[in-house]
Amino acid sequence: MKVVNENVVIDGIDKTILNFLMEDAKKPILEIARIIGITGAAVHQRLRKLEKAGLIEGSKLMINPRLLGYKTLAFVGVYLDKAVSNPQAVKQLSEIPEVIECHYTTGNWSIFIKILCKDNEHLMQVLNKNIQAIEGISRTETFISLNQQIKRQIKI
Amino acid sequence: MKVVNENVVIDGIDKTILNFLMEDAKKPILEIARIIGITGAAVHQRLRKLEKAGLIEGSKLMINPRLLGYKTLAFVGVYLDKAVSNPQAVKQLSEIPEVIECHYTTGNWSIFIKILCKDNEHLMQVLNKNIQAIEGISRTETFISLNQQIKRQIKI
DNA sequence: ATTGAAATATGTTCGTA
DNA sequence: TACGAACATATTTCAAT
Repeated sequence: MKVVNENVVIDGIDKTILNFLMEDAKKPILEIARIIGITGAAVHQRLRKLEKAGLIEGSKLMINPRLLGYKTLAFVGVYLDKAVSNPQAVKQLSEIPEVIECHYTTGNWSIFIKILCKDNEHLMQVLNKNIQAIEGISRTETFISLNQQIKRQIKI
Repeated sequence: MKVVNENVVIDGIDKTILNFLMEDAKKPILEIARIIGITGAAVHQRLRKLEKAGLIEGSKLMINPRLLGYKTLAFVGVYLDKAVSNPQAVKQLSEIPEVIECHYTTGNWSIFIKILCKDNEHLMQVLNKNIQAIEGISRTETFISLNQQIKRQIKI
């Protein structure tokens, strides 16, 4: 069965390969090949095709930042002045290493960001010294993640 | 220079290794070793230490879900009835594949989730059929990510 | 698209310092 | 911790189907 859409066409075998690797990027392709019942060369060729199609963006080692002292995860809704250049504000946000996500959003906020800090004090400093200092950011609304219960990629 | 905290102690070499692999989990350790100026065996040994310490959670292949038709990313603030068992609600949320993050949060919402859907119609169905159906979820507030500008892990 | 086999590259172990 | 050499696995290429 094939899944068709605007950009990339993948079949069930591609899906299986991707789902395995999205779970563990280091899973040997020979192992995946054995499970599927094709050769490693075939899996390899499919991966090249998917990479060429732009579907694969790379692989990341995932660490537990908590063990390095990053214990406060927070979300911040940002109000931008009408006059301000949004890309300029985003550019300045991107220079704050604690900012790990930034979205333009619908709703009351112009921008919505995710911040990872060592503790609440560190969060407060980032908010007051780094974020509030950005031209055009008038007001922010912050809420803290007390506990992340789900963290995963979409199952394709 | 060593970075010390409650749980794990890493030095600058560990940091360099991790930062490389957080960017690209498949970067050969021999290449990293050459850059740092130690042998591959030493890098390997450090990685084993970091893994044993629980700092390394694994590696993930990153894909671009947009190319598979997942084009609507949304955030949903969830109000839970006081009486409801929060873990039970989270459990039911975890059974919705479109829910890719779920946090207990401070502020007005009890739970805050991130959802990835194919389009706005799909989002509406997930909200109305799957999420609103969960016992104890009285009300939700949704906002859509029009454009994600920053997406990264913390630089350690 | 897939195969099998060869060639190359990478990861892993271990005795030693 | 780190090294270097030996060893084990994995990836990549390729001619053939």
